[in-house]
Amino acid sequence: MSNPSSFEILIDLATAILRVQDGRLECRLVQEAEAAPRLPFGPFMPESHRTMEMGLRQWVREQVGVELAHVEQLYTFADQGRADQSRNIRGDGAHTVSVGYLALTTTKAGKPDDWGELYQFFPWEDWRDARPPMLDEIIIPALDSWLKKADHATERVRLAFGRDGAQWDEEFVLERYELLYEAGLVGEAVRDGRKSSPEMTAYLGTILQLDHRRILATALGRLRAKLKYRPVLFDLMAEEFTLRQLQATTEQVMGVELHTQNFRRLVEKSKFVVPTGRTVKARGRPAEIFRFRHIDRAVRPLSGLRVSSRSSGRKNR
Amino acid sequence: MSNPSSFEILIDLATAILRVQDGRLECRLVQEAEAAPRLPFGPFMPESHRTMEMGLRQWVREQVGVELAHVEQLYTFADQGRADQSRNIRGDGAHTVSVGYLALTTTKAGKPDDWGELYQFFPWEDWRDARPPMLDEIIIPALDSWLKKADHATERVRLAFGRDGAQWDEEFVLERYELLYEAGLVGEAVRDGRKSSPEMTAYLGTILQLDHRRILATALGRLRAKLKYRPVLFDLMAEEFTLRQLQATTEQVMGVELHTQNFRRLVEKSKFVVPTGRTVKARGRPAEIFRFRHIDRAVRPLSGLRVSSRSSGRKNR
DNA sequence: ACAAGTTATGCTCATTTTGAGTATAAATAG
DNA sequence: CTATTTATACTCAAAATGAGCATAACTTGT
Repeated sequence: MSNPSSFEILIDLATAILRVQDGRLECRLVQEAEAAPRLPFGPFMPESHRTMEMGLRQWVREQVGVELAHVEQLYTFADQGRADQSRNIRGDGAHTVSVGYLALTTTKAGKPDDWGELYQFFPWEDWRDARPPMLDEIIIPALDSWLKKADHATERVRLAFGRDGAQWDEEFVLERYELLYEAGLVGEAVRDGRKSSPEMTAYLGTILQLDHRRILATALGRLRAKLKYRPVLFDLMAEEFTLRQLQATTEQVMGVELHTQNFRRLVEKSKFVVPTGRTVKARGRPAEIFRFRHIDRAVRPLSGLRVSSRSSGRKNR
Repeated sequence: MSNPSSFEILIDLATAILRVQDGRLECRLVQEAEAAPRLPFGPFMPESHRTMEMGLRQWVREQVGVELAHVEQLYTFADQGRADQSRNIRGDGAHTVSVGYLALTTTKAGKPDDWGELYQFFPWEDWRDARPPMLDEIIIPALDSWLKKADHATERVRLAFGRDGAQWDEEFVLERYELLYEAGLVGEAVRDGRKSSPEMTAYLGTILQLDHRRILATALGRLRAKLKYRPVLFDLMAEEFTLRQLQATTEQVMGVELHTQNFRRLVEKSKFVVPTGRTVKARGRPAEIFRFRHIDRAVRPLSGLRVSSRSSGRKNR
């Protein structure tokens, strides 16, 4: 069945490296003159990379030099006609497939420009303060007028954007980005030669090179999902932390505010953290310092944090 | 950063097609003379396949002609030195990367040999009757003697096989298969030129070509995980079914027996099914016939079935 | 026709988990 | 020394879960 006709394939390995710094979820970027920012990436070279993960680690080391904690493969994208034809084709006309990875780190190093706030790429995903007004003011109307021309996506829009009784699911980051791309509401769509939405004056969110924003969307969605069933949070935390810091990190990732007392109860019950006995002092009552329980993962091996949002009035104000 | 040195890459698309027939979880196989069974697969040809999914659909159509319901990309494997060197290298020495897919179907067609019982490949994953005796009689001892020589994997074994207080997690199908491969307990390890475990006389489970059993393990693990939060079950069911059939399908996939009354309560509450009013008659009291609720997905858009196992004494007898 | 066996379905009940507060403790800032 | 801030403790009702017992509605064997 292997039919080796003559085509060439190049595999790009791109990594979304995330951290939380000063209560902000950030992504490691590479800034190049005259171009949009991009993720660290490079080709998979089977001659020198025994696995793709080793390849990506090489590119990360060479391009941004960040120490990676958790690393996880996300998805392999191969649609033709997507993603910045000016950059992803070798001189010889190879087809490019890109494999996206998610990496977490706790590093604090890096110049200010090296790390970009994550929600600049997906402003509609940040519901911490309230449901983002841009949803009702810009996105929904624009999608509606798009659906008028092409209604094949009505159900997908309903599910992804939580319309007509459907719930907003914070994990559907990629689905939402894909729809915005298809509807011509993000900069990449125009760059890739799609017709843009006629009423758009400014496109939504910060553009990235190639399909890197798609990979970033996949990363955020996966991370949000994973948080609920694996203790991956701790790969974003320093060795020692207060419960409020842990909560702030969770809120950053989930894009939602949580009920403090219940979050605390959940974490303490999970047995993932142990108090150090010391406290940290700041504004109000000093908070106790905790650390991740390295020993004795046995008790509750890998269950995650079931995160429940705080449904205060502010949410939909 | 794209450094087009001279290497060639071939991408294989392989699909694990699953169905439940007569209360058995089955996988679509291709039998070839003189060779181990394999999954339907073929190369990704970017000239003619606009996306990888279209490529895989072509190979599935040509090789096995099965109608696919749900299709989902699983993982992209690229380790050198794995998977059957006799088959995955083109004459010109290209490196092969394989992208695995999971597909679900409700078809009943096919000759007996076309579909193989899934658990023949992973007999240690089927806990429906009881904890499989082979675990304590063969696998654990063999892993122990392997760990004696190479203890770097002790923690992985503990987590994957639920030892020393860790819980058996039915989603860790891939992790378990990988460890058995590394320990030389499955046929593929020997085929790929690894040293086999000295005490093994018969290798565990049925061997497949290439890395197809690894893909199948990924498929089962993903399906088990997905069942808990997305209503993917219905892509394995006929249009109409009784609740017992639905439960049997769940049990097949999860490899565990469930508490019938609680399963029923769960399903009814989920609003995914509607009674037809008709009944089916068999041995005892006739069962009501249900169907999947196509309309009104709104109510509870995509939550899944939280499956809870029946912890009767039989489990560990 | 009737008893025994089988399968489906209904219902109860104790426990645990969740969601949403109220109350109190221990600091700092002015 | 009072107001403000943050952390932590505790309560309470509602919902979800795990485990059984009970009953209904059939078929099968005699």
